[in-house]
Amino acid sequence: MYIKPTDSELEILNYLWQAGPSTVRSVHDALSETKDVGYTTTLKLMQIMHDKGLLYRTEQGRSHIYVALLGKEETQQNLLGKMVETVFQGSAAQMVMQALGNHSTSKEELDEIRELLNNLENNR
Amino acid sequence: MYIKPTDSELEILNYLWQAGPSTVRSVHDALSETKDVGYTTTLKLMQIMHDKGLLYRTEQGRSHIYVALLGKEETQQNLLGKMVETVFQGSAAQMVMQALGNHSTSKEELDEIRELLNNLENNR
DNA sequence: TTGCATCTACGATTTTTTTCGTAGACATTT
DNA sequence: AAATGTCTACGAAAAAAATCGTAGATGCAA
Repeated sequence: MYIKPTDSELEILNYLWQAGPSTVRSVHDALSETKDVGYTTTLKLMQIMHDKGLLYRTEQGRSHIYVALLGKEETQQNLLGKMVETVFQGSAAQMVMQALGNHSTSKEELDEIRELLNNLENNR
Repeated sequence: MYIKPTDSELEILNYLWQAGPSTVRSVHDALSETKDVGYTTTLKLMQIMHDKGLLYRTEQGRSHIYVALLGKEETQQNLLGKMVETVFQGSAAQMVMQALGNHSTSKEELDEIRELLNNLENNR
């Protein structure tokens, strides 16, 4: 059974995926740029995530270094899957259409997707 | 400013989008098939959604008929957009690739997507 | 007409998530 | 060494969501 990270947890995970092993301080500094939140709030959240098994941590002198235990792609996959199910009644194609139709996507990206389509159809 | 429906609210919205105007009873009966929840819970949720302006309702004898005030596509769009931002760092293409790569999609659906790609590229 | 079923309203509780204050440990600065 | 700053731990409160019980109104059936 997999655990769905909350929105706040996801913000932290995103930072850790991008920055690698980090202290609460760096995570907090990064989050504060876009969000008004106290240091101890971030700390507590990360402690809870550690308790839940979402983060691993190791002592580094007086502070801790945290690492995400959930993989980025794996988590994206889970969240995406859930969304396809609950919002698009299980049709990934429906979702893809909406996503492509309403977000600006570069020619390169479109080409990449086209290639993926070809591969999918060949390996059928 | 748009309001993000909670997971429970989304279940109700999904039913209403699919079934059209409905009583609490029908919504509840549908939800109970997959979920163990009391009637008054569903009732209360729908009352709250009504208060929030997510649902419109009209009296029908002794009961109420509820209608979703949020459009299905509009809501899908919102949720999708939020996910692209928070989970895929703004890259819709990234998301599409993951979605297509890991869910089984029929040839017809793939063709449909391919066609959409062509249209998008032509109208560039 | 009495009893049973089915509504809504509403308050209250429980659960989950988010937030933060305070205290104690330790390091650094003056 | 005293003051200051920066950690963690921890408790608790606030906020948001979800759940349900009870009461009162009304319809229907025996």
